[in-house]
Amino acid sequence: MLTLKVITENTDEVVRKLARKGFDAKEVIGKIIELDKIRKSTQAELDANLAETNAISKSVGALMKEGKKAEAEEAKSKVASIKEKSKELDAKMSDAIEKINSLLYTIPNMPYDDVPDGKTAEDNVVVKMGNEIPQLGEDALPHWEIAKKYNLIDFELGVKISGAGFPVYIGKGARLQRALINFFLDEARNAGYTEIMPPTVVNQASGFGTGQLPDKEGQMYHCEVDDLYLIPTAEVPVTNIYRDVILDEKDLPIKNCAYTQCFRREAGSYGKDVRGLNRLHEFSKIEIVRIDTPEHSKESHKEMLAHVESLVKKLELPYRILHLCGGDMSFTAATCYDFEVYSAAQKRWLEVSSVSNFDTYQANRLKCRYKGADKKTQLCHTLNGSAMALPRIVAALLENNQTEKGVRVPKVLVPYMGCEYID
RNA sequence: GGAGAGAUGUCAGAGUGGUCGAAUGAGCCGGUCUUGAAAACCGGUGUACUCGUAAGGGUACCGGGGGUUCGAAUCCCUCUCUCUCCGCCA
Repeated sequence: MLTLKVITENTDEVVRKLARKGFDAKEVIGKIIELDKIRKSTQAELDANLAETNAISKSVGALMKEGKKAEAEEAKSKVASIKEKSKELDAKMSDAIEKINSLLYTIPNMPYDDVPDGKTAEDNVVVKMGNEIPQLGEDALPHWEIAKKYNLIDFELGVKISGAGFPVYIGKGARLQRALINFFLDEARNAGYTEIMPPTVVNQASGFGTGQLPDKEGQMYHCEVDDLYLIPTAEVPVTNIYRDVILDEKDLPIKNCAYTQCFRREAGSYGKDVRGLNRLHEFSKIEIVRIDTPEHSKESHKEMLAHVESLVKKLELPYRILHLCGGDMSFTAATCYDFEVYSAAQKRWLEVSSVSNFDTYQANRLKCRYKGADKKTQLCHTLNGSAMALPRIVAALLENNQTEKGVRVPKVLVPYMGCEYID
C-alpha cells in the first residue's frame, strides 16, 4: 500500500498519477487526510493522558515508601477519571487507524511516469519482438492434439483424479516439465540468483504481505481446517521471507529464484482461454524475486527483463515484450512488462511472464526495510517476474516445433531432455 | 493424537508488581593503546508514532489479544507458535 506520508504530503501528485491507472483517488484521499488529522490530535491527547497517569503512578510509589498513605490514596483516586478518558481516546484512535488502513488498501500503486497511457490491453505498447514466427501447414495441430498424439499429457485423466485444469504429464511430456524446470533454474543461478525451495502453502499473514489477501481471497485455494492457502505463485513465500525484516544495504540487491507448483482457482474463466494448457489450476513456475534500494531498482528491473528475454531467445520461441499501460497494470505494480510467446497453431500470443517493479508498495505492507550507510531505515523496493511459467511455454514449443518426425526439441533443451525429438 | 516445558533486544541469557526500554555476556560501530593486528580499556549500539528549526521531550512495544492494579516483562484469562518425551509415519 501507499504510505500515509506520500498521500498526505503529495496529494495532488498522487491523485494525478492514480488517474492514469483509471482510479479516482480524490475522495478517498480526502477521507484519509481527515481521519489522519483526527488520529494525530487524538494521539496527542492520549499521550498526554498516559504521561500524567505514569507520573502519578510513580509518585504513588514514592509516597508509599515514605509512608504518606493518605496522599497516596488521593493520588490513586485522581487516576480513575484520567484512565476512563484514556480508554475513550484509545478507542477513538484505534478506530481512526483501522479506517485509514482499510481505505489505504483500496488505493492501487502509482504508475511510473514512463508507463504508457491507456485503459485496456489494447493500449499496451509492444516494445520489442524477436525470433521468427514459424509458417505451419494447414494441418498443423494445436498443442492438446499433439499432446494426445504422442501421449504427453492426459487431460481427461487429470479430470478423473482431481478435476479440470489439473493435467497429468506422462513420459516425455513429464520429462519435458523436468527439463524446463532445470533449465530455468540453471539459467537463473548462472545469472546470480539464489535458489530457494519454499513451502507451497502459506498462512494468512503471508497472503496479506504480498497483497493476495484480502482482495483476491477467492483466487486462492484455502485449506480451512488449518487456515492455510495454496500459493498462486512463489512470489508469496519468497517475498515474505523479508516480511518484518530490516536488511543491511550492503546485502542488496537480494536476488532469489524459486521453482514451485502454483495453484489458482481461476474462478470465472471459460472458453478457449482454458483449452489445453492455456489456463490451469495447477502449474509449474520459476519465479525470480529481487529486493533492492530505491536508487537501484530500475536497473534491477532492466536486468530481470534481459534475463527473461534471454530465456525465450534460447528456447527459439517467437516473442514480444509489452509495456503495460496504466489501465491494464496490476493493482500493486508501478511498472510492468509482459512477455508473450506466439503459439503458431492456435495463432495467438500467450502471456508467459510479467516482470514488475512494485516500488515501495509491497514493502510497505511487508514492512521490508533496509538500513543504509547513513543509518536511516527506509522501505525497500520489491520486484518479481516469472522466469518462467511452464504450461504456455510447452504449448508454444509443441505447436511451433511440430514436424513429421515429431516435436523438435530446441537445442538448449536437448541435454536436459536426452533426445532431439519428442515422438 | 497424549504428556510436559517455554516464548524477553542482533544473538545468548537475567529479571517474578514500582526509578525496567529492560542486568550481564557476545556481536557490531567509534576511540585509546600498537610498526600492523590481536588482546585490554573507554564510549555507542532497537522499532513505530508524536511535539520541536534544533538540542531535546512525550507515548507505545519483553509472542498476539483481553483482564486485575494507582502502577505489569513480572499476576490472571485466552489464542498462537516453538521445544522435549511418547504414539503414528514419508
